[in-house]
Amino acid sequence: MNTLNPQQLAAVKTTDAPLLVLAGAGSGKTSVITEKIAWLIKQGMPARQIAAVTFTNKAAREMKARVGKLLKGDQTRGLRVSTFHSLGLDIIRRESKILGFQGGLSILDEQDKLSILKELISHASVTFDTDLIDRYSWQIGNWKNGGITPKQAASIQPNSDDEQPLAYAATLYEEYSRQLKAYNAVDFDDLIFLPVLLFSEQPEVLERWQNKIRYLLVDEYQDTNQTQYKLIKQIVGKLGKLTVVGDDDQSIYAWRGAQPENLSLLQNDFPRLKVVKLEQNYRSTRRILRVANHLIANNPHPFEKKLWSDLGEGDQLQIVPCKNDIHEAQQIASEIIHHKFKTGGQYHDYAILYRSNHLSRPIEKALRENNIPYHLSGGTSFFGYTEIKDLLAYFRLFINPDDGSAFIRIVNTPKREIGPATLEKLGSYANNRKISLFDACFELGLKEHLSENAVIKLRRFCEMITDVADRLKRGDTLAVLEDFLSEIHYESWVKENSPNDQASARKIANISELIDWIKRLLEEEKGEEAFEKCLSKILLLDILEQNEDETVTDNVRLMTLHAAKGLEFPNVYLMGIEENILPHQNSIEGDQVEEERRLAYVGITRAQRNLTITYCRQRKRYGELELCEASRFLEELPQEDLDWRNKRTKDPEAQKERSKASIAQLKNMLS
DNA sequence: ACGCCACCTATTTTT
DNA sequence: TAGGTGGCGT
Repeated sequence: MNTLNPQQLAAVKTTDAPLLVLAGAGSGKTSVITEKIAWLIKQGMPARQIAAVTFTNKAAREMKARVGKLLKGDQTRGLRVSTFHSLGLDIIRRESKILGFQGGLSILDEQDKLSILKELISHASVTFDTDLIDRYSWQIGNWKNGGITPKQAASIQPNSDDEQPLAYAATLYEEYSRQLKAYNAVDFDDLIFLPVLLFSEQPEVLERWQNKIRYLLVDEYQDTNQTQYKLIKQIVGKLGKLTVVGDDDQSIYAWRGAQPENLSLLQNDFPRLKVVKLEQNYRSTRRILRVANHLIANNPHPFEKKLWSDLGEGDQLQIVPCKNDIHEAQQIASEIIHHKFKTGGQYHDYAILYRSNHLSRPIEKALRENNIPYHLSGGTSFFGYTEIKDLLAYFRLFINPDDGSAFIRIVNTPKREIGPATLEKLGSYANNRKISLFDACFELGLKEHLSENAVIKLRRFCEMITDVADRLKRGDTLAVLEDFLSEIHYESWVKENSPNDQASARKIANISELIDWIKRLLEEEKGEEAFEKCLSKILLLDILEQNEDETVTDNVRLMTLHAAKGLEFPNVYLMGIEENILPHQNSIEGDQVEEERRLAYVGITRAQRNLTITYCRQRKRYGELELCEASRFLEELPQEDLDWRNKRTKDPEAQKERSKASIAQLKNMLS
């Protein structure tokens, strides 16, 4: 604790009142949370009564590890450090009887949600409209995040004509909820929503949990949505044993339902609230901070704060206007080569950040051409791969045979000659009798609707599932899973269905990676529910990513501004800082420029020593060359801290170039 | 049941 | 422009 500054220390030691820690970028907020947990335990509070919640598994892991370093192993026993979603899942599991869930429950991802909705819509009387399905899905998620039940949603009157589909959305919400119940399944939003509902309907259950969790710490508080905040308030109750850490200037997830105004709401809900500001930044040069402060000062602030640093003045920011996106990419690549050569640094000291994923294409090309190793964060996730989704569907079915989503996904994968016609009949039979697809396969009445042959095939499939599930319960999970894989000849099926050897090799590698993960996870979990627990960790993506230790491999890091939040790099390149990209066109039109400014702020404050901002005069967009102009945010920076390269107003050559481009653009438009 | 072609669309995505 | 998806034809 002697490494803490006075404000950090105050944040740690304030335990007699609810506390809001306004933690600027790079001000050591994780240290405050971890030190505070250690402090509480040293003050005599049992670790099992303390809970810390984060948004990402990565943050939770890091926090756990850091608390572990501050305390002896047995002192942290029972300490809860988890994401909001796994805390929610934990509550649901422990209260599953009251909530009406059978044994193992399934967690559905966004795609499962969509396919259930699609199925429901196709049976509805309204005409199927693919454009609307995303809106319905979004609406339902919105309702859940706003704490609104299907019943309440139905009573909401659409207030204007263009909200006409709302009425059907409420019906769909109701049907969807019933379907989830029948599947013994929850979606991601339910993981927060169901505990909140339960707590508000059953005070005695809430009281039990309030006794379990006597002190709550919340990380990245500005990113909480309405339900998450409600859950916090419920758990904390009147005692107000709460510390939240957040930064309104780094709120960049409002579009996903985050309510940065939850920061201000705290003062109303907890009148005894104390506020501590962490304003010393340990990351960046004074220059970088000054620029960041200057920019963000253009946003309204409910709480004033001013970041400072004593890490030295630092160099000016480089502003590099480029002719087009290709040049921009080449420029950055050669800058990195030169800078690295000059300073003798490592590739992993460099990060290239951009507003949207597609901007990475030209830069990837340039890096490859210059033999610069890079790592791209984001993109298709491991769990997006069909082979992984298929296997996970099997695993879900082992634990929860009622999971209709999983059932439909793999009943005919690999092929078992169970076609859509069979499934359609099975589906309506199950639906009419209000039983699961799985159970329906064993009903005698099914034979009246399906051929004997079809029934035999279905039953054979179900028996296989039951058999594996039984063996899993008896132990040696890994061996059972491996046997199962060879029993269904999954590998040869993958090979047959891959366009080439390369693709099938990738798929098989993915599968063994998944099995490897399960192997590792099983080492931590023992007992009857080990497999179930480890599966839900996988479904909540709570696994170490293979490139978690990026620093080991020496790569330039490429990622979106969103993905960069929480990270820091010695040298940062912000590319595509243009009107309509940052701020994004839709945000300009939707009057959301403030959040875009925060995004720019997040980008700037990632840099420790050097920051280079690039933009283009021309960029290929939707296959056509378009004229671009520098982002308005560049004008909002203190100009004396910027070093412009070939600023175009002073460069006749560039001006000529520019007018040529305008003419080209005009021609384009005319043709 | 699979493969191909044509068409459509293009912001960010912690679980 | 390019990549993903859905529909249709074999």
